[in-house]
Amino acid sequence: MPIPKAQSPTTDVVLRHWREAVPNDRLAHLVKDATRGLVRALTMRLAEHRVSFGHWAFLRILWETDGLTQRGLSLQAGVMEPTTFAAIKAMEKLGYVERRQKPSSRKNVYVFLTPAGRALKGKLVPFAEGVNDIAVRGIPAADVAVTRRTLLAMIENLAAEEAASQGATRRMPSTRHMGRLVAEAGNGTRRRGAQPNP
Amino acid sequence: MPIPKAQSPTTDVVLRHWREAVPNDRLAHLVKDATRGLVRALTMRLAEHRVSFGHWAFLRILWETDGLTQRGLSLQAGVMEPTTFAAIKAMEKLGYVERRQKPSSRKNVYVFLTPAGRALKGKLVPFAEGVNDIAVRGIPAADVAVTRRTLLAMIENLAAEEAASQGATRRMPSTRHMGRLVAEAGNGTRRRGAQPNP
DNA sequence: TTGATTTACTTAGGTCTCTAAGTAAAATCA
DNA sequence: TGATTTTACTTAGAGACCTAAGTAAATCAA
Repeated sequence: MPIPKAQSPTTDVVLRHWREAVPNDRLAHLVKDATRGLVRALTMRLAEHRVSFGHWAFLRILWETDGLTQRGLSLQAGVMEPTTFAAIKAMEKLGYVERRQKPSSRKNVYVFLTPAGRALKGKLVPFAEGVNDIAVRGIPAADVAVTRRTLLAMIENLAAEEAASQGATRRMPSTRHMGRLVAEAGNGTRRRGAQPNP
Repeated sequence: MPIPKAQSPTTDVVLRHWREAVPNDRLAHLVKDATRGLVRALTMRLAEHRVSFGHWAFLRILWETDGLTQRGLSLQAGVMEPTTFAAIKAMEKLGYVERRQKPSSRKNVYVFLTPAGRALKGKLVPFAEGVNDIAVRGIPAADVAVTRRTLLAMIENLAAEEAASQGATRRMPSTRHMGRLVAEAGNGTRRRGAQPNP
């Protein structure tokens, strides 16, 4: 077998070093790479039906419970409102959902599937299941179960820890935080700070 | 202490529905949420030392093997060159690395740690270990081992599958792909082709 | 040795997610 | 009731990652 070319580094090289010793502090990277693989596989399949990976999560919630508010969707999806907002707006343009307001409240925006959005279910769910099958192929079901349980426990542990240290010193850095630091450090002659200099 | 507010949904609500039935097709989301938790925890800690999560991966490689090219770094990190490029540029401005070219080749760019960059190791590695400890707290070591092995197998399965269907129908959609679709669908008066099913 | 190909770095721009900072509407309270 | 707080949606903008499309240097072929 001639082995085509070198085949994309992205999907290939990742493997290389995971096989070797995986020190204790690298669990995060392992989990992250698994995420990338799964997201990638699903993204490629979803794209065939004009659905982005970001939309997928919301579609699935809506198939289950139509007519939620954007806030409700955010909670269910476990993402922040701006994320939901952008996704729903795009999905509205694509004709998968409708945003409606009830006369009872002009504040809330309710999201409903269109027939097109609902029709996607039959096509997309099999893809997700297919990707899942590929991912766990050859892995004992028991191991998958353990993995599932372990990941859940990890999520809980981390959330608990973050909640416990609430309001304490550590917070999630602002999106501009690093940008500012880099800009400061970079602007010639690291003298003082922050010259936005014209 | 009046308990600030209701505490961020991001880190909290995620848990809610994972406890309930987790259908088979949701492994991807579970893995993704675990990634988020880990990345988040590490990001917060790294920020205290002017290091972003994106830089972390490269720093760790450089502590191990100084003087790699950007390409080499990309391979080791398992990311594409533009990602590396941006990160290294920022780290250069922050004074953690230096980019140098050897007279033997004016094409390759070699990346070297500065003393400041090297000094970070002592501070940052404990953070990573700390996050790891928090994440796996209370979980049997055997389970963590199984999880590690399972995730690795999943990564391999997915990479193998993608390699197998190389050049075939499915490819990763271009970054502009969805943007175009949304724009088309959106651009006034969904008269023509915008119909969901042609 | 010249032309074609490959390699390594860059630039452009897009997705997804986030924090921060509005802006209105709704709910609560004094 | 009117003033204050809370809620829900928006807008802005950044970071990490990606694909696509350069550009210049190095290597290979004829």
